[in-house]
Amino acid sequence: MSRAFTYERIYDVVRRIPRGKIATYGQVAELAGLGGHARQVGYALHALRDDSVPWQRVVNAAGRVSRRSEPGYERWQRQRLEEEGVRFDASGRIPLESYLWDPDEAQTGECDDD
DNA sequence: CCGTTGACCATAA
DNA sequence: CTTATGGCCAACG
Repeated sequence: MSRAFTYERIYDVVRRIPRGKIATYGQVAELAGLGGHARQVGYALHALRDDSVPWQRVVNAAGRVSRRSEPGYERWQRQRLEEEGVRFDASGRIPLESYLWDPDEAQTGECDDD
């Protein structure tokens, strides 16, 4: 368990994001108790090299997929989100007002999330 | 302990 | 729209 407690907090929050919804780095940071430290969220997700966490549901404040070291990942992430029902507008960004995850909102009890 | 790095964010021009 | 700058801070060597 080399992963720091801080990272675990972040991963735990990301796992709670229901399918068809997205969250911003800043939002995840806040929920993880890191308020304002969105950068650590991005770094934590980068450190993840497996898909044990639905990190594709985390986008930046502009509702766009963040750039990674290698090109092509943006496309992969976008495709993954579209499969979950998230739709992008003509500019290639997600309307946050429609898909942003509301942590207070109940998950309707059914197994609609993961 | 120090310097570097990084999938961010807000603001300014 | 894009580019630049400053800030914030954990993980790593």
